[in-house]
Amino acid sequence: MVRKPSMGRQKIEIKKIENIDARQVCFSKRRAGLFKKASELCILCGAETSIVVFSPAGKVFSFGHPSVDSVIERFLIPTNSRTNSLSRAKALPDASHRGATLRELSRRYTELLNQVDEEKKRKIKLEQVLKAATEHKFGWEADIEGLGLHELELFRATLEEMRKKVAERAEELAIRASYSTPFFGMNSNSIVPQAMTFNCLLFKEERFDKFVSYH
Amino acid sequence: MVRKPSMGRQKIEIKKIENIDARQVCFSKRRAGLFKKASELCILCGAETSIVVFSPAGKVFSFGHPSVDSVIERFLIPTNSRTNSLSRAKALPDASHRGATLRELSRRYTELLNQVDEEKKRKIKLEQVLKAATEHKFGWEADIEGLGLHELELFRATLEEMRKKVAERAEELAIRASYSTPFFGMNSNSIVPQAMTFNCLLFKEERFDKFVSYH
DNA sequence: AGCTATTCATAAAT
DNA sequence: TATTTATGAATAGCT
Repeated sequence: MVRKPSMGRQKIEIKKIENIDARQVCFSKRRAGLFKKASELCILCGAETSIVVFSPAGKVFSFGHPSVDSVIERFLIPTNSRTNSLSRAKALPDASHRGATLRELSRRYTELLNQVDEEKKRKIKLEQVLKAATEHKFGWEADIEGLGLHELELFRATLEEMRKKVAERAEELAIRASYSTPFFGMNSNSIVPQAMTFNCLLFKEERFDKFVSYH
Repeated sequence: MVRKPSMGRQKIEIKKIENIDARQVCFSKRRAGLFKKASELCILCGAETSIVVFSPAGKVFSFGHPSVDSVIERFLIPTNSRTNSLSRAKALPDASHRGATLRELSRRYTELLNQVDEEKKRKIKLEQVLKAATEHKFGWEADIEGLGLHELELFRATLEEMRKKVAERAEELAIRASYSTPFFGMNSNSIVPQAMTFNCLLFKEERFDKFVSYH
């Protein structure tokens, strides 16, 4: 039988193929071609590539080197995003963050949110305790921003007084310590009880942080 | 002058190109070719495609139709109505952030971690002061009898900081009173993944540039 | 899924 | 990095 010669590849306009079957065939062929090109790019150039394709029917196909997830993750979570970590960086969850999958990330985010919620409750409780412990108008929770000059002067005087008390107490203790007398149940190396630990955003909106700066 | 005719395209083995320059050139060309193929696939077949490529130098290039994020999201967070890859992730567990895009989720997560980083520094000092304050319930007429040397030292440092803040606040008030200048404190550090701009002029088809992501 | 004529992509040179 | 050229590779239309 004499074979009818093929028309060969014809030039086509790049616009949506309306014929369903033709479109499906084209999709399969070109998707394969695309993935092959991607693979060659990775091998030839040492690139990392991730491709996700949804067919018109909604089926998903993916290519990834070294893996789809790792590349997407690197894309969404750049490793240089955390800037002001000092020497503590090592102990912080940065490393685990970097290696996490996005699904993990989502889980951890929720976890972190819950944690923050708990700490905020704790903070509120603490504030109440401190407030109760405060006899004067200018307590621990005093909002300096709202004070006028006159009140500030009073506040300052009070602080100065407290500072002296503290200094006296410290000196007293220092003397006692020189006699090797253990004082009370407290010592400077004691671990803070679990119930009193603070974490995360506890002090984010905490007014205390107006009073302390570390730099 | 007699031109030396080009050798034309030569067959190459698909293995890593060791020459740095040649590899870079190849990467640029093939990346462009890959994106063009992807755009044609999208237009011809009505597909949705996302490509993320990291060059060997670590620069990131992306292509997406309708957008990189939308496709990645659809890939990672299949909804119940869509039955995709079986092993894909379940929907985000928490309704409070289910609507957020992954990029936004990632950004917020990183932000939370950064805040944790900052707050932990404070925590170390504050938790001890607060512990003392709470357990011994001192207000401004503080009962510091029960404090140890270490706690006293922290307390004193805190008081000192407070005193400074008060002084600063007083000074600020004084200045403001004379100039009536409102004070604004602004601190924004947005964290966004860096991405390379893709040169869409490489392509003749004007439609193509619609699908290239710019960051 | 195969086949082939043809268009397209690109390695090498400039 | 951009352009040119000759050739290898991808694929449209058919079966």
